[in-house]
Amino acid sequence: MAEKDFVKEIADIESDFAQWYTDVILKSELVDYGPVKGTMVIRPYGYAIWEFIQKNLDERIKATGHQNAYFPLFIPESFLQKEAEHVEGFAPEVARVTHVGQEPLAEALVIRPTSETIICEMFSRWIQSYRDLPVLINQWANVVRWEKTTRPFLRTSEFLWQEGHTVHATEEEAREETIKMLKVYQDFAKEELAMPVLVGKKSPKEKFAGAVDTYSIEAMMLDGKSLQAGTSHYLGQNFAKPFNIRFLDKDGAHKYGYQSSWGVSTRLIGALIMVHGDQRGLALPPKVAPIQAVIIPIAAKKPEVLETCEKALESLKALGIRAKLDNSDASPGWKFNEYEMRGVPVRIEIGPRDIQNGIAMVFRRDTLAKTEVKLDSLAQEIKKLLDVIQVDMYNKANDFLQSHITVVQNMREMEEAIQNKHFALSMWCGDRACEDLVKEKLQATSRNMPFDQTPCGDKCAICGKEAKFKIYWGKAY
RNA sequence: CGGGGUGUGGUGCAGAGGUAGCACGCUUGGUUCGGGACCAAGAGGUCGCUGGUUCAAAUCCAGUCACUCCGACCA
Repeated sequence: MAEKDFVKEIADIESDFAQWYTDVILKSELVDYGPVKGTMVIRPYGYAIWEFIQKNLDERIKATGHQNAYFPLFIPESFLQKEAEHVEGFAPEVARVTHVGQEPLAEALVIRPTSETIICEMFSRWIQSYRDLPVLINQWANVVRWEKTTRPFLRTSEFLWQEGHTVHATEEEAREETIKMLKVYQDFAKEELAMPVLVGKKSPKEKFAGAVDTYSIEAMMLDGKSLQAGTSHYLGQNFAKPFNIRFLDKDGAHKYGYQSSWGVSTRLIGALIMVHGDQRGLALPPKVAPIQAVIIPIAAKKPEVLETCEKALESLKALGIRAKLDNSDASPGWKFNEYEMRGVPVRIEIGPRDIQNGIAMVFRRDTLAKTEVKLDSLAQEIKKLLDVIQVDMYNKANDFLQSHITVVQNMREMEEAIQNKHFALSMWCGDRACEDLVKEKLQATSRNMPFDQTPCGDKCAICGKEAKFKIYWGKAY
């Protein structure tokens, strides 16, 4: 089946797509299911992908002036209760520790669903003067949210993430930080994950509990559903006031700090699968692939074959390519399928015939194309090819995204767009009632409002009233 | 929390009162190797749990637990 047909097919049958997704992650040895509902064991291959994501993103976060730190897993319940909207938003899904052994605790502890509260508590102790600002902190940690329905990587009870928390002296500076980190996520998604995203501001209904404004990057999955892949929040003084984060400014007055927070999670691995995968399984962009090139020997028992393969492996490694030689005694056909399923970007086949001709067969996971490459220049060619694949994968995903956005002027058009697995882009009056109606009629939600607000119509597509915003709509994970 | 569904070797399933089976995987030996190889010989299960009916229960009945899908909630 050609890939385009496959995409069409999986887009038509959602439940099959879910099954496909589960198959990919299990057969690609990304996870085992955990013993607690909604938890997962990330297997070494899956974790290696996370490590590349972590490493690349951590460099970008540090390059923007942030430092890593670590805060406790357990948060006294009273901390969580200090910000009204925050506690209301998270209360239903926090796990609470109430006993140690048989002894009840004086105060219940919650397992962090996010760390704003405990970090703000610490910030209030650290900050006294404008000279202490800005505080730019990042944490790599696990968090727990007891979700009712879960799906590996996309929504698990426990997940790994990065959460940034900053304090600034002015609103302007904090807002600038919020947008800056959103841009970091956008660039990271594009350059490392080959994943195009819609960037913009969330509606008040969809914003983070406790934030003034929430911004997001939204990626489109192959089944036409949206995935919120990262968020950046401007918190204003919503936390600074209850947690008493105050500083003495130049003018001698006590002032509350302005804050931002932002995060991305292991959900990105799920996004990778659903953005780049096909019917053969996972397809990884070279920059986050644990194995970038795998060498499969044909008739491996022949000494000249193994020798040539080993030489090729060394030359690849010498150029910094993450390469593997698989000379296990499984059949070549089995290995082809196995590494395609795991998303290895490039496969190199070397057999007796090739050695005679001085070439190797090179297979691209993204296009499924097979070409001959001279053995002499193999490593250099593979290095170039990996760069090409990285760019091509982004372009392919971007074409898919762009061709699945439809501008709509009314509910009928929106319904058609959503049913066709498209994102709908429309004008909107800004009323919550219109969002609720879309949810009720189409099971879709507002995604975000792009920064470019050039009108694409004049009336709200839902109610027909005067439009205030341009906004994306879609079904979401 | 509402509505379905499923629990039997490692995995996927069949068995619908009478000796627990099949496929894949796993182990050993051999032949293979250019798209999930083949032959031969093996290992592996008190049928989710508890109680009941029966000469006899994986099978029928009652309860219970777990998992799962579809809704509401969420990164």
